[in-house]
Amino acid sequence: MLDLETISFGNDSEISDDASSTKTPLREEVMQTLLNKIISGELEPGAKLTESKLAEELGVSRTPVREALFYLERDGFVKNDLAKGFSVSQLSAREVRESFPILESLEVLALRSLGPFAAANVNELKRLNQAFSKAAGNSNECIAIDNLWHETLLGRCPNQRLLALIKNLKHAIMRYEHLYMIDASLVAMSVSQHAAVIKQLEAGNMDAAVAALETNWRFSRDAMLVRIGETSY
Amino acid sequence: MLDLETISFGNDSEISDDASSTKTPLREEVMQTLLNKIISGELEPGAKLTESKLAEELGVSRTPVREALFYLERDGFVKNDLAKGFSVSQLSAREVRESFPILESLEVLALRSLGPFAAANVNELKRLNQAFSKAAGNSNECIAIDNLWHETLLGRCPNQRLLALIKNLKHAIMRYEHLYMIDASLVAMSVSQHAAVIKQLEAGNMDAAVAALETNWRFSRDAMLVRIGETSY
DNA sequence: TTGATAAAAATTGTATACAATTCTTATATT
DNA sequence: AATATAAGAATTGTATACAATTTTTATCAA
Repeated sequence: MLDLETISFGNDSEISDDASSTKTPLREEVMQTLLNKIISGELEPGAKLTESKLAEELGVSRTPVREALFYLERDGFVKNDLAKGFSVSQLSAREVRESFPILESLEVLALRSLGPFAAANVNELKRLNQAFSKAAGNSNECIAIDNLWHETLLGRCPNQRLLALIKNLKHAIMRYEHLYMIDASLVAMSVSQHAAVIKQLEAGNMDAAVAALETNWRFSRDAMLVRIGETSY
Repeated sequence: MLDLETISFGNDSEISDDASSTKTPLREEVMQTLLNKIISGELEPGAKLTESKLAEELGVSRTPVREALFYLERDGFVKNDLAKGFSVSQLSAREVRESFPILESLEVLALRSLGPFAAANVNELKRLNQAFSKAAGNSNECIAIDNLWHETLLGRCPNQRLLALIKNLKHAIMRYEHLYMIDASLVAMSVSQHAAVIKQLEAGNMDAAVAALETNWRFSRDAMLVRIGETSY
């Protein structure tokens, strides 16, 4: 049972205040709604985000919209030019070139913190990797499963702050993953790279597992850069 | 009116901002003011931050105060319990134990990105390290110089996003540095560890320079943990 | 047409008002 | 005295109002 977590591509715009969401502030719901629209591409890079328009569209006032936008700014989804307002930040080769090595370093740190005899749930990783392979063709599902695979790999890392940071940075690059996961042959590459990590973990060879994980990150980065180049930015 | 006691522990350098940016929004000034008060300890860990009180104190309305607090929340200086408001987050051994390895990893990544024949400004690093040594006893000055040393070491790293991330995370641990820099013998240790990094950079030995930098981070982390233990949290 | 410029409209920055929730305190009950 | 609880105060969450700034549009001169 795959839980797609924060990734829901439902496109009903109105914020509904059903009983279950009574405890979350509006700013949280607005933030999540906007995040989904940005990640899914409904709000395209460069799009102007006018506070009053969004407020009316979502049926709330400007206040929670502003607070949500400030929050999204922190993770790089939107930018805020003084007195000119918010807009969806552009996809850029530079962001990929800069973000991927950071995430690679942090995931390596998290992986090593699991200790040499990896406590990672190898069976779950294998199961997810199979599902990943089968999902080729459906980029949304691929993205979700790939994220889940990495979360499962590192989930037992005791450094909560590190995991939170990784999650945040991942958010920021999620928009780019479509460019990668749309290509079934690239998905296949990722699947085999994941398998290599699993194999080394099973063998208790942490250094080799780290190297395999690094390979995975570097390959996806390069492939993504090609894609971005193709789509001309 | 706003009293802008700009202690200036490193100022935020925003992209694409012409020099004459005298028009800063109130939220920025409020943010900086609160940040200084938190870092300097005037606002103690655990202190309740009542929006209306702060607003009156600073001579502005609640709006820019709230926006500043949301900003500070993102860097871990304050926390926001739903409907209970903001408070200065507690110093914790856990934060040190979790943050330091992250910063170590990221600085190592940045250092390596300089290339094997380090383009770092060795003379400037030496000069700063001497000043660092002389500043022993003045913890504020030590913190400023230490930060400057690390910034100088990594300043030529081409990964702007990495440098920005490091800067943010450093902000969050700056409050802890007082516990370290107050002890002149610990400052002396840092000075010699810095010297080791410089020496290896001069020799063009990147691996050894990285190892020396890691030593610096691990030593300060351990020393800081002892201090936190002593002051009982 | 092009460019400059000023009025008008739209949008953001900030302040304030009101509603919902939490905290405090006083009172009552055992 | 201790506990429970309800009224009231204080505080946060959200909405709206107004001021400052930017963007658009209209007009005119070259």
